[in-house]
Amino acid sequence: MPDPITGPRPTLEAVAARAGVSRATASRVVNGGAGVRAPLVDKVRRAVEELGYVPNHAARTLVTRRNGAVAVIIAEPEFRIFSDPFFAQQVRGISRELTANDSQLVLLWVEGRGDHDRIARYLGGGHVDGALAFSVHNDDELPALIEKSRIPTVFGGRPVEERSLAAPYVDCDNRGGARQAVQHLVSQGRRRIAHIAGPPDLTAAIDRVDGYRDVLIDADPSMVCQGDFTEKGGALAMAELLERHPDLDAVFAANDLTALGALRTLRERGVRVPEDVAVVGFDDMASVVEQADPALTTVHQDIEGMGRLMVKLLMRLLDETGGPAPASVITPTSLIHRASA
Amino acid sequence: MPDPITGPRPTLEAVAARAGVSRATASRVVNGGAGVRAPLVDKVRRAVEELGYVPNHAARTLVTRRNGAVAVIIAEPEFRIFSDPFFAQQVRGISRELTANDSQLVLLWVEGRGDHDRIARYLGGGHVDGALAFSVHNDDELPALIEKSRIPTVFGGRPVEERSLAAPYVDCDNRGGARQAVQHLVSQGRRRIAHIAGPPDLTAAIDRVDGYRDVLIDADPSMVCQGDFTEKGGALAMAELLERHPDLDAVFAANDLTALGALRTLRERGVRVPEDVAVVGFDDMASVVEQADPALTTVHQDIEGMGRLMVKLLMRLLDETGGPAPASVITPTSLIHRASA
DNA sequence: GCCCCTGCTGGGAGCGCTCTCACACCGCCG
DNA sequence: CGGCGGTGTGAGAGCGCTCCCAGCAGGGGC
Repeated sequence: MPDPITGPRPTLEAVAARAGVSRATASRVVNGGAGVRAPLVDKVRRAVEELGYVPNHAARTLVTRRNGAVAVIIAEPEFRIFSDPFFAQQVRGISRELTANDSQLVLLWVEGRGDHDRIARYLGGGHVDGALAFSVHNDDELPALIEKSRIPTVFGGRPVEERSLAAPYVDCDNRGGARQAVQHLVSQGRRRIAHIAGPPDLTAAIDRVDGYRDVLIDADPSMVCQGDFTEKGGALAMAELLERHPDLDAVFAANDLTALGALRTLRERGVRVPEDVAVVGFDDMASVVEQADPALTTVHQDIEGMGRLMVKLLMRLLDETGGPAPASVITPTSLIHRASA
Repeated sequence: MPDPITGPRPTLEAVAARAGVSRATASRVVNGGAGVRAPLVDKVRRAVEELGYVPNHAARTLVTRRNGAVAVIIAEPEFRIFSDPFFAQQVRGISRELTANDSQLVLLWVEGRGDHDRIARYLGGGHVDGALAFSVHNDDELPALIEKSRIPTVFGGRPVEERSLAAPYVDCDNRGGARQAVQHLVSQGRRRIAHIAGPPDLTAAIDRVDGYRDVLIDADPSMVCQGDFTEKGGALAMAELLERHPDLDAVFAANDLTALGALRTLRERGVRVPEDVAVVGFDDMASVVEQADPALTTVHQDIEGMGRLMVKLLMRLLDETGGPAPASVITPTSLIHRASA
């Protein structure tokens, strides 16, 4: 009774032989068992169990042309990746949803322009069924590169120019969220509301400034100060704003880290929050918010959910069974009321 | 003149036909061209260029049994991933080194115990040539699971129990680094040196406590306070220590974030750094250190280099051409002198 | 001038799987 | 009782590649 538990991995052939059926039938069972009679299904299942059979992925890919793998493309210039939990959280959502779809996550870390060739080759090489890319920088050629490779792609974050035929994207309602934040401040009677913006080459930052302006149509331009989505940047911008407008009574920070920096500066200057100046952030990033003192009022977005959504869109894109191409999705935001405003 | 630039991807067969050679020769050229005469090499290269040929990875894997892919296993319980740039930086090193070795990075995010089955199946399924795992938690069954799957693996961070036959690991000299830090404080004349430790189930944290004790053999146990590698934990622990020992004159924090929290508490209490209390951190994490005020003296470790090293060890492990199995590596640390101590 | 050896090249098998077809079998209706 | 449709099953052809091995030059030694 040969029972090769160890040694070379068993093939479908071996399973079929042990179950006393043909390779075709064994294959059918392994792939769901539709159209095979129960007793045979059982026999094959048992053989699979006993031999510890695991399908050879390469062989399957060779004939089906499906990889069961999706590339996640992260562009290096984003130094944020290191300091911003945003990506980690989104990747986590992506990972979860991919697992639910029996797909693997291949991480493609782009090391700047010089690396584009490699990426293009990889994407063109049919290693993955699709790609998820984060394209938020204005000057990035990456989207064009990806589009040219003709691989189904979903973007995270609104690309700068929305081409009509471009791949769909998932983003939160940055502009609407910003409006919520500022309106909240207004409703609290704040009248001199400043804004610490994010990097001007990120659409998220641009949209948030736009939302701010939507509410405060004729705000003094000097009430907006440039930050860079970091705590330090927020602290510096806050100092600058206090210099320009010692009488300001509220600040809308472009993200939570920036808000954290602003809070620090305010604390150092002995400005009370929220009594003297109210502060609102954006992102509702748990690991950041919990450090804030006082507790930070901020705009919440479902980051992990956005990651999952990206995968869902991609899966629909990959689904051959017709249906309209999925459209981009803007996810809603909500204001989380805490102590700072 | 048929020139299918678009349409189905060209095969080796097509390249061979266009170059007027056999498939075997074309294959040889594609794989380096050893043993093929120059004129033929040129012809094939040109055909590859013209047709835009890219080898089919699945077909290649099917016969060579090499995937050109490595799994990076990250265990979910580590909440740190979200707040600690450590992993991102290490993964970056891994990514770079893998690229240099023409391998892909498949991210395996383990979602707790219930997920172990999936991981085992994946690792056993021959999708990847090897694995890189981060095993730093005491209670993690993951190492056992991975070991059982018999896939070549290198660990990041010293596992709790060093089995003689276990996979190699890469870690920095946590204990030695801690010694350096404490010795530095001693050499500056500090006499009442406290320690804010990390989570007790992380070997890195344990080793750092041990290093502290190596230097201060008969330190009062109450001079060591539990932290959790976060800024908040550091701030709380610092407050606790000041309560217990108002006369302490130095603190060695188990990592930079902890040190940041300690600095915050000290500043709030009006304690001058380094005049009254000297502070030393661990990690030299750029994004953390730059926020520190005063600039943080800390123990430097080459995180990205460690990631690269993990890949190098794995590659040697995968290298069939004999040679001794690579041993674990402990990378050196160095004290970076700044203002806080 | 012959033979052997070295160095390239091509033919062909086969990696493990899926999927199309042809065929066998059963039950049912006429 | 014969024919017909439906359902299951198996044989076999590839998917695109690598690699073994046979074969065929060409050059040098005797």
